[in-house]
Amino acid sequence: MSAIDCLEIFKALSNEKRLEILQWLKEPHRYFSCAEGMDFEKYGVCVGYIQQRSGLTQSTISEYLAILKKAGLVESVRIGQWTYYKRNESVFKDLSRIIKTNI
Amino acid sequence: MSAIDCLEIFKALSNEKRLEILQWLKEPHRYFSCAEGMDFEKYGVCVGYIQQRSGLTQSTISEYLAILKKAGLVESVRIGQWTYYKRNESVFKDLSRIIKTNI
DNA sequence: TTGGGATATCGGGATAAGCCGATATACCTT
DNA sequence: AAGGTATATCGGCTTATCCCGATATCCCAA
Repeated sequence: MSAIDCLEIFKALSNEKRLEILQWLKEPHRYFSCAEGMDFEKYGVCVGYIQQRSGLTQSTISEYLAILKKAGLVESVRIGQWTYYKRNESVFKDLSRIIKTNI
Repeated sequence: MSAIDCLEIFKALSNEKRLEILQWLKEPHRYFSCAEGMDFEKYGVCVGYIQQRSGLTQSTISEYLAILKKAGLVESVRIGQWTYYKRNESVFKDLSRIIKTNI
């Protein structure tokens, strides 16, 4: 059920901007300090903030977040008009272990 | 100096056949049993064996091995007319650790 | 020193990824 | 209901990757 698809994950990680996004989501308060007082831990960061910081267009970022989500690296929740994305840390742990033992 | 380039590694890992090759090189005696008595541990496996098992052309395999090598995932040694490739396990360990702590 | 075998490199056609603008959808406010 | 805001999807252009056949290089044996 939760078997991770390494090939899809590696493809998702094969893009500089997507790697950056994952860094940002790792430390939201550091990279989105503009949004003082946001509770990033709970739901993550909304698409708009990520898009602003990226310098890419809204459509591209939306697509990139979908790629990361499809690979399982992030999860999202919609609240009102906003969609919040945050990392799925367990998948990173699984990937780390699989690389050490199975790749 | 030995800082690994994650983006290049992920790109190298973003191909099904290249992932297979890495599996084969992990257990040469299992996957290249045709070559009884070979000392795979020392130098690795020669390109010809890998090519035969892959079903791809010689040029493609040569290119794929070059991609894996450029990413640091394998190393090679030329002996006579043969080039032997084997895994660079330390890079896999590094990658595993980096994914756990830095990605 | 020439011929043959192993591997690397080159050129190219097919397919996928990068990234955009335009448009659609979904939700919120008034 | 209508307009505004946030996000997703679509169509398309550009660039990179996949994978091949042809050719070059490098090494060995006769």
